[in-house]
Amino acid sequence: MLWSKIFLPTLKDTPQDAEVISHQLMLRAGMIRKVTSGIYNWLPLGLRVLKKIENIVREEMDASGAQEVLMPMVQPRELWEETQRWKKMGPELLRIQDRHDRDFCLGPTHEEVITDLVRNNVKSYKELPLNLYQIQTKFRDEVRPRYGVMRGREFLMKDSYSFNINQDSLNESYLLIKETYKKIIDRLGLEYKIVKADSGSIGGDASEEFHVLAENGEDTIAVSNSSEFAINSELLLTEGEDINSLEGKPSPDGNGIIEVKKGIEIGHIFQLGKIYAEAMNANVLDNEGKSQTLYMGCYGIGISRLVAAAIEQNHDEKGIVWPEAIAPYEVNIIAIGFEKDDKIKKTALNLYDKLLSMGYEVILDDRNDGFGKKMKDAELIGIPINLIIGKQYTENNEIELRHRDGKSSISMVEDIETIFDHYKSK
RNA sequence: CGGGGUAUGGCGCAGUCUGGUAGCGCACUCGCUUUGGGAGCGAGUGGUCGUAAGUUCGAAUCUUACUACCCCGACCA
Repeated sequence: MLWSKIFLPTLKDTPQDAEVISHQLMLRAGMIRKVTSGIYNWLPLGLRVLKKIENIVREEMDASGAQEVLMPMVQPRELWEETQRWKKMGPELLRIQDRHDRDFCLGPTHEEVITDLVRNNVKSYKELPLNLYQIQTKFRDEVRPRYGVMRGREFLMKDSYSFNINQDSLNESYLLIKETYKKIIDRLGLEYKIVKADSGSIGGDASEEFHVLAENGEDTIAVSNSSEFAINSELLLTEGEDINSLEGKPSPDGNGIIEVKKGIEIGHIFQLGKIYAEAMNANVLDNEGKSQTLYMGCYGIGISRLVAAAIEQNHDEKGIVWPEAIAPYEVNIIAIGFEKDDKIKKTALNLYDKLLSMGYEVILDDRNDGFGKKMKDAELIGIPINLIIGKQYTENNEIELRHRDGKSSISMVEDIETIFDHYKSK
């Protein structure tokens, strides 16, 4: 992609209505623009990141044996009456009417729809366990949307639902998803903790949250500094303890010391048990021909929230520092004097084509601007590798290879291909 | 929903107290010169000052109502 062609409106000044760093940087880096409170446009650069995360999630979900479906955003009132949630849910459930005055809602989650689908189409224990997922836009009319896409009203989420014949099978599905989530967040390159959680209004039995650690996190969690132990403050509150009083104490699991940290909840897994299946009469026949109520689990990952969380965890004073796996582009070629210097133009285009053909995602800064502006923008949008073709090239055939995280080296132009061959192979 | 704040060109702001018909920086357009840390000169484009009503000869400025947005709290991927 040529920088002169891409729709990438970067901002020098921080918009006044953005408070947290990820929101500021997403606006400044031209990733998103607000449409109205809690609802955003995704611009090309932001969308690339969103899609990368989405694809990693999809790949790992598929690898776990889950199958992708797509359910409607608009859902009929009748299904929500079956579980009593039409009444129980507050105004965060956005209700609308069609031309016949029939009631609908915009789906904040899909237990009702998926349970309806499964009860109508799955009749035997032989078809279980079944794990279905979708990646879809959700709408929750949040009391107070804030922090950009971190807590939007409209957001992209991967939600999945497992259907099991009994509790043991549910346990297995739950653990499988938990392992899948670990793989996903590891691949994204983010630091996280798994936290025992209150299962909240959705109800059910076991429940754990996945938190990306970040200073601006909305949740306070207590974690061990040398084991997997972690607990959410909400859970402690029900036991009447102040989470900050745990700081420095030995971890209850006997490993390490408790540290109190801030986290962003980007995933949540629940064992729902039989509550939804019972309410909606979702049964299958077991191996003795007897009707059994299904056991269910539900598992969410906030995809759009992950974009913001990744930035909260990976930025510096200059801008975003993308983890390689989710960077919108892998390489940024900065050509100084692109229009004026034929040697630079030729080499930049040549390198651009070469890297593209090697399979790299490349953006070429061919704009008619000076070094300062191009570097500032490059640092802002946080592409992992910047190749600088400028004076040093004109004079000595040298190209600077500058990593966004600080490292920098000088190479001769003819060595670039070898260097990138090496990257690709590792 | 309770408390606080903001609203003037795409972004950041001044002007409001003390009414006189809108200004600065950045961005954008054209030309020339520039190109290793957000370039220079010259010439331009763009705003009925959130909306409505009122006071006044005259309102961005005063009055009233409304709306939107942001922040803090109670809910959540």
